[in-house]
Amino acid sequence: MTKTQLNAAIRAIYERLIRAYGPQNWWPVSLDDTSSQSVDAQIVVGAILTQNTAWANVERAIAQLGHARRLSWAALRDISQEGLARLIRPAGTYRVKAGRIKAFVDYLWQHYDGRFDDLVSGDLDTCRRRLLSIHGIGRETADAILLYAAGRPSFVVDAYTRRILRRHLLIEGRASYDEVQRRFCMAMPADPGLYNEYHALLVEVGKRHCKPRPRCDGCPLSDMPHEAVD
DNA sequence: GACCAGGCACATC
DNA sequence: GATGTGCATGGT
Repeated sequence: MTKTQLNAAIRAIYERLIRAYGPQNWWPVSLDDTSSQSVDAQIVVGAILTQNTAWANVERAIAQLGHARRLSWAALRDISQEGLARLIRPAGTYRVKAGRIKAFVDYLWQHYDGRFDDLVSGDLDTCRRRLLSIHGIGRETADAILLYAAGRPSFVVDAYTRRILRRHLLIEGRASYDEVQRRFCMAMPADPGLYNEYHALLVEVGKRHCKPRPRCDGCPLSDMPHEAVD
């Protein structure tokens, strides 16, 4: 397949998914009090909590944090790691994730005096490297923070994205995260709203049809080329 | 009971 | 650079 064909296929997948499912409007933020708690803090915390975790469990943990009035950079700085771990317990691996949230918040206060906007301003690649230097922030979490919390065009590549592209023969089995991300950036304009929708749509079609054991019945991509499934 | 979920760090080869 | 393992809850 030529690069032109590859780009066309990636655009075609987006067109089909948006037609089939419509806008997904991620990130789902629900703050009852935006004066003392912040949307960006909630998204960053959610991005860490969702690591290898079903979203429904993340929502429970976020609800507990909101109830405890901890969804602000200052409140997250002031809570103990143990107290934080108790609140996020429903999200699983809670001791590990409490440490990662703390690492992020400590970094934010240490280098940017708690100003999230300053952390995610300037050259995109520089921002990404900054985030990756924080313990517990890997590629996917860094891109999710940049895209969903900062509104910057950093495409998020998750397990579904790779599985779908691999199943439709658009990437090699060993393609790295950055390679997959580059494929999308070549095919699509650098528009945060577009990246936001595309990633959310891939998760949606993945959940419905592209599990490790695929269920292709009714999948909007089922007549596109793909590898044989049981 | 087994498998999966919107990963990452670390050890090892 | 690739591969394996621990982290841990809750839904299917």
